[in-house]
Amino acid sequence: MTEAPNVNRATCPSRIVLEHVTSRWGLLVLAALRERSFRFSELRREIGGVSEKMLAQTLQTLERDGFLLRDAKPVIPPRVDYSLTVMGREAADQVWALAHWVERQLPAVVEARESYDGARVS
Amino acid sequence: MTEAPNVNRATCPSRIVLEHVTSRWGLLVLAALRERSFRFSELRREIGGVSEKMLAQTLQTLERDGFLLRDAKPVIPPRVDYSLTVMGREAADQVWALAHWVERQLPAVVEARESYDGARVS
DNA sequence: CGGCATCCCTGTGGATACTG
DNA sequence: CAGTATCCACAGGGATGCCG
Repeated sequence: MTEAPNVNRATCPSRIVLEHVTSRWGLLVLAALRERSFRFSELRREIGGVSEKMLAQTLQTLERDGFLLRDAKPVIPPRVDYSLTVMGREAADQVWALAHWVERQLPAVVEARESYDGARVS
Repeated sequence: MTEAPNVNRATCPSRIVLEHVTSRWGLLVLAALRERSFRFSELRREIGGVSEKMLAQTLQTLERDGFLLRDAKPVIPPRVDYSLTVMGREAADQVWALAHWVERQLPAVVEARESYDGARVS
């Protein structure tokens, strides 16, 4: 058994980072960028349902944490490409594996829910 | 490359489950229960900083999804033990691996942040 | 096009009190 | 002890409008 990370503290720094990569949009950004680099509005269309504000905010957070690179080309009209860093790639693979695993368990989860809800009605 | 789970839809069911296991307290509950089963208030003390309401809510959600078992013993005073199901154990290991990886990357993240913040000041 | 600022609303989640 | 119920504060996050 490896030594326990102390994520038990609400203020623990790794907790914050963990929330960045598993957050609603953070996860989707990382997942999308696994395939290739994206422009801002490409990313927005690819993910779907994300507001400009949240996408910008998410991208900034992940860039600041060192998970992705922002390449702003000084042209008119502006063109900004986002891609994963090496660390970002690892993070993306991790959360992707988790997402994938969850999706595989979905039938079991649905069944568990029906069982749970059924028991409460009877 | 395995086929992509479609987590891109905000309404996607697996998104919901993913949020349950990676949520603030969900993660900590799963992490704690990897070691052994816990009673309600044991868990509350172990995790630290979690309100009764949120712990109860988190436990219910994870139980309903089939990640953990609730064993309520009909005694006075009440005694309720929580433990992982087989699926819960797998989920816990996954999120734990992720948390652990994040913690290892923490120095790199801090460095990236300093670099990012420094560039904005200069 | 790719943001940033502002406004505003909803829902998460904490504190407290009560019950079986 | 192990919850439920209620209230409420605050922040996450959406919509809109403006700027480089």
